Amino acid sequence: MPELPEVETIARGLRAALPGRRIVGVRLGKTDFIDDPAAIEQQLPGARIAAVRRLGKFLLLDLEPSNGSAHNSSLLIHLGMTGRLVTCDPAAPVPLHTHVFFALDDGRELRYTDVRRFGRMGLLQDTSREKSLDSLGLDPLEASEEQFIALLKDRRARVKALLLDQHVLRGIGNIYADESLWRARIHPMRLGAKLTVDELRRLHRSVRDVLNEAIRLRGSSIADYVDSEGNLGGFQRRHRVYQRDGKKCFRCGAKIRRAIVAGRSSHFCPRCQPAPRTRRTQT
DNA sequence: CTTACGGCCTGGGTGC
DNA sequence: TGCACCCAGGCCGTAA
Repeated sequence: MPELPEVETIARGLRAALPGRRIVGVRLGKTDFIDDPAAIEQQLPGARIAAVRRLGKFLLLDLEPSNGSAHNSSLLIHLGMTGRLVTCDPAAPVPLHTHVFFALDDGRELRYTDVRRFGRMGLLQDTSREKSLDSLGLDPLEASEEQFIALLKDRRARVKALLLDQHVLRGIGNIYADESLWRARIHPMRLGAKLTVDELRRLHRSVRDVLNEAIRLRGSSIADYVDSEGNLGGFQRRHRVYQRDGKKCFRCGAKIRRAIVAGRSSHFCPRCQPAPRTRRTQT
């Protein structure tokens, strides 16, 4: 599932391939995941890609229209669970479930493939006033320790839910929430407000370490994720709890457990990450 | 306002 | 071989 490290890896790959390129053709398959398919078909041909940005799990392709200055726009892309954004030779075989083709002026092609179509794509006329974007929380790699602690310390929600909440911190999903909590030795069911300052500091450190290492290894490939050139990531080999239920904890040897927390399957070590006492929910 | 929860979208993988 | 069911992330509506 593309989370911050995977989307960052894709963004870096696209930054090497797209800025300066002009889109010369658009072809769409199924469009039920696209906000306004007609706008994309009409406005993108001729547009020049000026920059590639990442905001949490969103990708933004900043566009300049073909005819002079006018208004700039951005193509907003969210990969959902199974979205892939790959540049390739137009003659390359087309994978099943490929629904968007952008022909580029260097003879290459940018394709969007998405088995589940949980992803989203849309054209923003004014990025700065996009409500879905300005309600996003801080980037976890940019937040200072003080900012990070302030975000969590007065919240009564479970820390797992807070880490997953894109309005608190942007970009963390299920894999990196579980991996970060394991590293910080914090149970996912703990409440934000009940965490000690020391635990909050550890969590801040762990989130940053996990995300940075995952970016270094080009993301986690579990099922669908590939980078912008179609290559697998490597961080799945470093997972300590995610999808390791029943296996031994790398730190203490206890059996990793899986439980639903905040509506998401959560993986943790019941010994290294002690459950909160006050809740009757057992672990 | 904050939090919890269920449902919805889709289709590959799994287990019977 | 078939087929029902689970599950994933984000979002939304509802209720407390």
